[in-house]
Amino acid sequence: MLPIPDEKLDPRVKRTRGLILQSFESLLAEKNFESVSVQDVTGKAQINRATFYAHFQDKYALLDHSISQMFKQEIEKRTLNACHYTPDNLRNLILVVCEFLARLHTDCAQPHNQFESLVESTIKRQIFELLSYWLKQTKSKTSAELPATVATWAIYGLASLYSHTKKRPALEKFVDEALPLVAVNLEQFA
Amino acid sequence: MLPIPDEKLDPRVKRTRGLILQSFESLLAEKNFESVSVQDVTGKAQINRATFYAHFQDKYALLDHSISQMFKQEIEKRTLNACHYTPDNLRNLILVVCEFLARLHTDCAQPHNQFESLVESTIKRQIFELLSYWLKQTKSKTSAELPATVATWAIYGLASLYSHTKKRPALEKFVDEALPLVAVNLEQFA
DNA sequence: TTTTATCTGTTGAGTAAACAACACTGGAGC
DNA sequence: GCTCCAGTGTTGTTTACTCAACAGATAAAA
Repeated sequence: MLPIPDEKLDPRVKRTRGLILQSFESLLAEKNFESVSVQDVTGKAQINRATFYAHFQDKYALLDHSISQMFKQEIEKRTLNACHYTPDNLRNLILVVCEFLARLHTDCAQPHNQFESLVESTIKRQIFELLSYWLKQTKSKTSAELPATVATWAIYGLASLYSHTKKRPALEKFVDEALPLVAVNLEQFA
Repeated sequence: MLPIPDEKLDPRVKRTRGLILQSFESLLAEKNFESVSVQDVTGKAQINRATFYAHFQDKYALLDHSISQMFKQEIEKRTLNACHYTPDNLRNLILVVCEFLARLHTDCAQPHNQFESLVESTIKRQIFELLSYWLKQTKSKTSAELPATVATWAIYGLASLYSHTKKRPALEKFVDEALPLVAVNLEQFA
């Protein structure tokens, strides 16, 4: 498992993207997503606005990329990106999603729903890709598409529920209860 | 090369210079000046080595600029840059120089003397310019050059003594003793 | 001696970013 | 209706930075 060759990218590009991401995330801690403008981001990042558009199509693409990156980091932190399907890995995945959404709700100041729906589609895409990767490694001849879809939606739904409850139950306990509900459709891949 | 026009300046220039300064100063906290290479600085700053030479002639110019900046900040912090000569301002100046050299000796890991002599000439230049500015504002007809020179050397000498003593006396007390020795030649400007 | 190695300071060409415009949109206020 | 305002995307030109290569210096092996 190589530590990723760290794309030989122009240092200026790395710097600029880093500044954009960093500024964006810190702005999300103050304002809600809808009221963060591209100008705000480029202003805080101290880069030109035209430069922003050389890297992202618009602020929605930026949000997508930002959320993807953060989520991917969490996945890699637990090496779930180099796994196959096991109930335990699934359990960890559910845990990560719950933690991630919960943190998003405490860190970011935004009750708006455009933000939430954008986050949802981004995260679900990530979950689905990971699950597909897991399930493809088994010798099961049945397609993984439907089970992966069901599990993806179930996981996100549970994590969303968890992150929205005012008085959150203990995470470990919640995941223990949630796991079997998701695992039931994936047993054939174990 | 560095006329230091700071306000309306290309953001890339500001960023690059900031990165260089910042990297240099953090490297000085680890190594002594002689063993810090230009490569080290540009490496830590994540800029190309050729870019460094577009901003500074060599690492000695960088040291000069770095020390100057830091010292100037201390001066401005106490608004000594917008003053005329009074015994109290002189007292504060002595205090700043003592503090500055003392902090330099605790923050930077360098017993070498090339570093020290470079610092000395840089700081003395700053002190001399400030004193000249102060003394020029009085109506005294006598030239300020000789008194400013004497005071400059005296102040630096005292601060150097202070910063080198292993068991430093209380700063306030030290300055109280030092002040009259310096002020005696400047009374005509008070 | 020659070799190997690391750092320096400089050059020319290629590229990312800055800048200063531009037309356009949606909303607020009159 | 209208203007005003603030933000969006885009463009052509200029500037700053990157990159690879260079010769020279220094020093420590071989």
